[in-house]
Amino acid sequence: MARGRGMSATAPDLGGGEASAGKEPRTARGRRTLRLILDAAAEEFGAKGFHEGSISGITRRAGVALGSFYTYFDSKDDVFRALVRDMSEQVREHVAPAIKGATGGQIAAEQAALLAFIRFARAHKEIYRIIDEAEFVDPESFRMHYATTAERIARRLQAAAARGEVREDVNEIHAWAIMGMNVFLGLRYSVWQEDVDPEAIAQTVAAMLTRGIGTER
Amino acid sequence: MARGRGMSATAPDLGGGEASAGKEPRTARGRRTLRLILDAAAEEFGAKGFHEGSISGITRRAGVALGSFYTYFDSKDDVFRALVRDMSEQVREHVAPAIKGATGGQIAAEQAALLAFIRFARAHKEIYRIIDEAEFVDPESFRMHYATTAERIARRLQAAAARGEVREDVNEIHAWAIMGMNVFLGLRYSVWQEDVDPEAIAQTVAAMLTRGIGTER
DNA sequence: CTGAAACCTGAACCGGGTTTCAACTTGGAT
DNA sequence: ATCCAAGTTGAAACCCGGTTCAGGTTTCAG
Repeated sequence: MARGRGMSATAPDLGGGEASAGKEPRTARGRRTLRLILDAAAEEFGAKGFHEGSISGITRRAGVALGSFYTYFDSKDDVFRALVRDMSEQVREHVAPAIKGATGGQIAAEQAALLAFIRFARAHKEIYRIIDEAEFVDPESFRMHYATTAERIARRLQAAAARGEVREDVNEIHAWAIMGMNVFLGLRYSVWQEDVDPEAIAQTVAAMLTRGIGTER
Repeated sequence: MARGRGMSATAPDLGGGEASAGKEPRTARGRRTLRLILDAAAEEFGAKGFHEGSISGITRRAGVALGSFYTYFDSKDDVFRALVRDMSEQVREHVAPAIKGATGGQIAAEQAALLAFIRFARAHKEIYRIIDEAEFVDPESFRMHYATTAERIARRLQAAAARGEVREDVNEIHAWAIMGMNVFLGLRYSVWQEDVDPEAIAQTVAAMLTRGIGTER
């Protein structure tokens, strides 16, 4: 439930980076246990947050002994770090195809991105707790997550400007503004309350991006 | 440095609500000490976050004994709660006059609001750590802060719509979008790096709100 | 002035969670 | 079949900061 991919014991799911350095599993059994722990950690931290969450809570959810945790991670901070990077990547992986698949100019692409993001957030409300809490537990990853996300938005806006799909003067400020909108709309309409149709939200924002909210021609 | 107001021993600075219930100071000395602790708490939590921050850190910064803390607060959570509410209020108090003073339609007012907010955030970077961390330490206040802020934005947009200053269809979604933009722009250009002129940021956003970023007439 | 209430002090208590570790089990390579 | 590296186990050592409290000091109303 917590992670969309790699629940089966197959699929190495990326080279390394999942466990702490020098603690990568060497057998199938080990990989299975690591996966169990990682999924359980997403549940535990998603439900209780980093500080309220406990290692014993993780291992209990995973159905393994307390000590096994330290076979794969050096510390509590370490799993959390692994988790943040993993979630950040998952968001990107989910939204990217929506952007690629969109037709009708860059603003339509941004609309598709927001729609995909809101849907993803509804299915994975933990991402908010985990990524937000990274600001305190793992500032490095937190910064990286938003910096690279804004960077990607800025790049595609500029490419679109070159194609004449948006104004010439789009820049980093616009990118951060759009990212901020998306994050807060996700918080409000995915995590807090799912009381508005995601399509309507994306539509509203797209209209706002297209022509603003001013009344003059 | 941490709080803009009430550094002097004068000025009761609002009725109560600063200390825990039933622990309000009854003498001038008491009020002075409470103020010392509250300011020190803003520093401590702003610098280290809630969990890394410690009561002894607070009392050390305040220059009072550990036990004195409990003369005014029931627990660590309690100071934090007091702080969050206080910061939330401070933001409002700082931005409100900018909005009131703005001339030239609602979008100009929103521009003034963002400008005031970015400036405030530059002078009080702790607000981000403290309000963001409230999501985990004091969800109630966190929710309240953003819910009421969005509510206020929505209300003034709707009033402006009635005056014909913005489109008729402005709603809660627009309010959350604007709030999200502002928060993230503050994070990026106030807390992370002050590398862009606040006026330029507010101007850019105002232009975006006025006519969007689309190219068509 | 004076006494009681308010306030201050910091050592010690205490609980809870992280991390360690030595003994035990499993699995797959030879 | 055998062996040993990889993996598992959970009790207990360890750490650390929140909270308590009994005794001393300051304030201020009467």
